[in-house]
Amino acid sequence: MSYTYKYPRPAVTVDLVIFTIAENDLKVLLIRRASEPFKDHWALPGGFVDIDESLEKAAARELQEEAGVTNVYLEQLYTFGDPKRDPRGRTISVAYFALTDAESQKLHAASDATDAQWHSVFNSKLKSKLAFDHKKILDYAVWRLRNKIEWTTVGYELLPKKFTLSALQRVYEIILQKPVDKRNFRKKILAQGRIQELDETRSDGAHRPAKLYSFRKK
Amino acid sequence: MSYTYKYPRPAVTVDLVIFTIAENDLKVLLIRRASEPFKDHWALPGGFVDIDESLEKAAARELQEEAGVTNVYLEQLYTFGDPKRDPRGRTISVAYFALTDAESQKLHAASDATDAQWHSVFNSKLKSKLAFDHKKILDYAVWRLRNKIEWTTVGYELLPKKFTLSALQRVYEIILQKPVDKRNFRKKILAQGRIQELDETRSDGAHRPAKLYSFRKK
DNA sequence: AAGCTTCGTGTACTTTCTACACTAAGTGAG
DNA sequence: CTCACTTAGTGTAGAAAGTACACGAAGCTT
Repeated sequence: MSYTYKYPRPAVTVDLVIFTIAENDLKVLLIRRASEPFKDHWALPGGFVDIDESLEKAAARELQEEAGVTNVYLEQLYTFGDPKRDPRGRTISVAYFALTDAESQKLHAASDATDAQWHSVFNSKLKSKLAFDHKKILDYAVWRLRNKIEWTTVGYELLPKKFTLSALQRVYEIILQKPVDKRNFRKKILAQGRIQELDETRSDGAHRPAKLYSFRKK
Repeated sequence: MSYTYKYPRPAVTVDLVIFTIAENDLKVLLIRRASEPFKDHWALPGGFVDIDESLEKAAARELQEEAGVTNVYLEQLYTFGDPKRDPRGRTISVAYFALTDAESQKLHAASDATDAQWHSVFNSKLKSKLAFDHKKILDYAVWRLRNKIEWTTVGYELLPKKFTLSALQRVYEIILQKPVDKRNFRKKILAQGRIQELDETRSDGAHRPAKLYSFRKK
């Protein structure tokens, strides 16, 4: 079976930038390419958009298939369409941006072992070797995340349902790559009224345990 | 000549939301469709992306061809890819967002007369009759413009090179659809240090003439 | 019980935002 | 030529938001 058109058509793909916080670092999920071009290079997960599937659905499907990640925050990032971006032929990629908490995905990323792995986004050596224009896509995604965390509630998407204020602060510090004042941070977050104090605490070593909070969706 | 692929491919188009300020109103350029589907309905200008042309270039070309508009502020808005958005078949549209000042484009829009015209974006009756999903695209573009004008300098793109502070204020009031305090507005704009006071004034009726300013690109 | 580590809290100062009203400069009418 | 009309241009006081900063509390370990 094949499909014929009067004019040439570009291929349309989705690429995914999936972030998580782990080991005090901002990580992105990358896949090692098994074939040319860019064989053995790291690349963002992604793939072709099916002909009767929405872009959002294609992104969610790839997320599931290539990374085993489901039910995460997902938003469209930008569409990359440079005619030379794929040496095999004209390919337009609609990039998506996903956030997840490390805990709920940890097992899967580990099981896929060699071909799907979390990498620090601050490893510039690795970034410069990414396949296609994936460095550009990743850089743009990091920029977007840094902006959005300042004026939206996306930060919570990187944490499990129950979290401590210290953990939330760490998320901000890692993403913004600068220290945040503890008292001012707590004041600001609590003033937003979007989190709920729980009747639980978590102790995590030889020190005072922290209160747990949960995010309150509007 | 025809082109054959192993898997079906969507068509890829660009659609343009071109804004200007005229008659104390925010206007968008629309084109009356000459053929089915949506014959005689208004639609955003747009067209197919050539196979060896970047998305940005395709947008600039359509802007030129369909609206006679050149050399304007242009940025990618969002990609709309619902499988049902075009009854003729799967079409993915990369929407762009353009800003221009009314004066420099006025002649052209007038000469094209019947098939390309500026319309108020606040005419909800008209909007609800737009072709395809163009209402959704337009609404998103207005939302983006309202946001961006608050924290960027895009407002200047809607004015000619030399302008008065009152004209700039009117741009903000029209876009935000609410009155702006004159003194606070001037204070804020001047504090940004992005405009240059000129040695000229413009008188425009039976009243005190206003100083002209120009925007200072970084 | 003493020491270690993270948790949790308040206040003073600075900067930014908001509300608000009158004089200045030109045109046109009488 | 002066008076009326219209838009241009300007400052200040109070409110709100943001920033800098230090120490006792609570649990664990030895």
